[in-house]
Amino acid sequence: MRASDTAYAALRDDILHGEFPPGAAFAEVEQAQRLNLSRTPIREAFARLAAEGLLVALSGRGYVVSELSRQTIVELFELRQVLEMQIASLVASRRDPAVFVALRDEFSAALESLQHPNGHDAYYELVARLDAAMDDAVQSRFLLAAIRQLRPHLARARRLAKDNPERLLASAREHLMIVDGIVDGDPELAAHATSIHLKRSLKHILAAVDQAAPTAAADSANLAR
Amino acid sequence: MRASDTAYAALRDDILHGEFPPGAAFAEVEQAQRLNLSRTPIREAFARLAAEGLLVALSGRGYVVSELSRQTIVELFELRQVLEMQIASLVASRRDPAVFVALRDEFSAALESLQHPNGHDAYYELVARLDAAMDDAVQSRFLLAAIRQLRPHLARARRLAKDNPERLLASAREHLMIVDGIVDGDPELAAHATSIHLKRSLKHILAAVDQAAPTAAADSANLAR
DNA sequence: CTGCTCTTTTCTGTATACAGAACTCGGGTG
DNA sequence: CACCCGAGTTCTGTATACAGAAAAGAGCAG
Repeated sequence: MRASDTAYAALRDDILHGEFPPGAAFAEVEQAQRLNLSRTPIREAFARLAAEGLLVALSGRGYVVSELSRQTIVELFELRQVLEMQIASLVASRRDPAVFVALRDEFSAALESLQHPNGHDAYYELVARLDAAMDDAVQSRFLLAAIRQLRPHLARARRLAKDNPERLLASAREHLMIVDGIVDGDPELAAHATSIHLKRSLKHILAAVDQAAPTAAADSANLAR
Repeated sequence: MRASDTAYAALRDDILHGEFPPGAAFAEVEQAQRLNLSRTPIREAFARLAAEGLLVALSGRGYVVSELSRQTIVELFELRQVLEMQIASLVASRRDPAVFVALRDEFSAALESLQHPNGHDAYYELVARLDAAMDDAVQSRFLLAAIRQLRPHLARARRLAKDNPERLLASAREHLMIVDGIVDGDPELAAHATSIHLKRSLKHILAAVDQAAPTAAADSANLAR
């Protein structure tokens, strides 16, 4: 593995795990010393993270971790919505049925196992495998690249909303609808089920964000009227 | 301007203008000498171009200009379709009417001026201004970033199909429908008009590609049955 | 004549030195 | 007391040196 990859992975994980909160500043020499590398691979890692949008460049004065405001999350989902609908739609027409029949069974089983609170990690892992199976089946490189670029930001957004059992159960039911559409080879069903899932997911995240920041909650309530 | 920006812009333009055809190899030292720079900014430019997908890295052995096959163009539009529909939809609900009323008038006028073959460049410039106005109005950073990343590839695809007057006239009418939807504040109309425009645009490009490569043309004809 | 292996060459990946730009902080001035 | 100017410091941006890996080519063996 190249040193620049190491640096990229380390910095990315640190940002995603919240070690460096939004607004935290990064300097090249500082990180080079921390990770025991020279500035060259650090520079490359910074450039990649900035291209992804996790860092923003302070023209000539280093980088800071990008903000993840309520508005940013809304914009994130304005893109995610159409990407995942298109992916679901294409996967429904291009999938290998066997793969998704198996996944459907697993999601069915998850409806039960989510009763136990320690089944949560297994559920996250199941969702990750569904994503991977869809990535495999979609056969559309640009679409794949676009959703891949979004995922780190989604991971950060997810961290803001601590999932509760009810939400996870609802999420499992929504995923089941998506997989059903894929198994049936029904692009519209898959896309619409995805739309529903993401609208609810966004609502859940925004509710958590608004609870943390009362002012924004009031704004949101006004907008909803 | 930084040297790495210079290198990036120069290499990008050379690729987009077809100076380096798909498959052409790039070495760091070679380009550093050609552009009179050291390897460091060249490296940075290569990394950016590879992230965009214009170059592909040959793990440890330089870069080559990426291919732009028929299949790649189809995949390009599988993403472009949903991005531009979403953008049109959001713009229709967020636009400043005055800006787009003015653009509508210009597209109306273009229907006339496109009769003269030397009005072509002016038309391309008008389309570019519509894009810019929509970029301005969409107010959705991730969506904007996604379409921006696609544009170099679209420029390459467009080069494959030499536009004829009939296609440009049809394109102007299609754009007029999109702008109408935006002016009317009708997201659905704007999105559907965009969908129509892009489907026809893809068809036009693929026809040109297939004419250049007869085998692919036969394949396409078979698929169409 | 073909295929394998070893040598040579050339390239990337990394470290580091150097220069110039931007910020900071202190002193002076209005 | 506030503001401005300038020296100093610290950072990025660029050039370059060096090491290691991969490919190309020559030579030898089958």
